[in-house]
Amino acid sequence: MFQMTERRPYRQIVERLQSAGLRPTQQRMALARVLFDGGDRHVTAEQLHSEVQAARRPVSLATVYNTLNQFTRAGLLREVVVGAGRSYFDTNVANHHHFFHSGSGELTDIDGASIRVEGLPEPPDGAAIERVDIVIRLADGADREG
Amino acid sequence: MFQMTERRPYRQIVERLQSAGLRPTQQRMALARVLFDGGDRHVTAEQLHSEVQAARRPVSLATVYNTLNQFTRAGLLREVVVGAGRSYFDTNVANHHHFFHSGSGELTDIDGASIRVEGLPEPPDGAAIERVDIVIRLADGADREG
DNA sequence: GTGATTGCAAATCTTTTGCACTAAA
DNA sequence: TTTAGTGCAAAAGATTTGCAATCAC
Repeated sequence: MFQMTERRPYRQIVERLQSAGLRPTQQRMALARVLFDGGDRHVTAEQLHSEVQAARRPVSLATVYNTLNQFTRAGLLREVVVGAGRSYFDTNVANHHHFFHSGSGELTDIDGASIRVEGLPEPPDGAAIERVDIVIRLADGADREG
Repeated sequence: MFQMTERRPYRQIVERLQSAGLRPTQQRMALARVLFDGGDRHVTAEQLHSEVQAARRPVSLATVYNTLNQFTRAGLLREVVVGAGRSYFDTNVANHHHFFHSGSGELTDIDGASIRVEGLPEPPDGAAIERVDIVIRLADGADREG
């Protein structure tokens, strides 16, 4: 009985991977469950690696990286770049933007519908706009000058 | 005589460095001249290193990195992050945004005044907005689907 | 069984750092 | 002279890759 509450998301995740053309291997499942079982998240490869470690479903760091890239290519994740040297992967693939808390290095989602951008220039040549990324950098700390 | 046309920007750059509290050393001058003599530019450390090399005013790569960071701290440059693993430094420190050409890895400026962002949410807590970065990612190539 | 996937360790790439040497004020 | 700045080589950190072993179908 109590297993049912676990089985359902498990199945959904299996299907989610299969729909993306990815075999639901143990490692991919372990990662996907940590990533997708809860709400929207922003994780780094190292973070995710620690989490599956803690969850006793260890996956090598190399596989974590490879899997994050595969998931991203498959549209299951979105890569968010806020600083050179470290990538965040966002489980929210809907249209949205981000607050970046410089102090803590944390990311917070901003609903895409709440922001309107006007005056977007035409893309040069025959290039097409793939995505508009807005990052609002916050200087957190005691300092709150206008 | 023909030297005059070179002397003027040279002096301006010396002053620019001094105003920033940086000694106008040979290396910093070599880098500053390449960076600031022309119009707005976006360079990586490696690129800049190659350029001073080509200009026969070699500067070690370590110094290029250190100098780019110093210039950025001094407000002479702005760091633009469009992809993990590589930083671009922008000589345009005015309010503006960027096109990012995924294919070529190139950046193009978008005047900040031309874009209006509405519906910006309040920053959480007592945090202050430090900057709003907008990157328009372009999928360039033969593909130009709407 | 057969091709996809994984883990490990090594390799890569970008950026930073320690330290002896050199140059600017 | 005295301190800041530079170059080199090594270190550090993130990510990728080659390849033999393992797993999913």
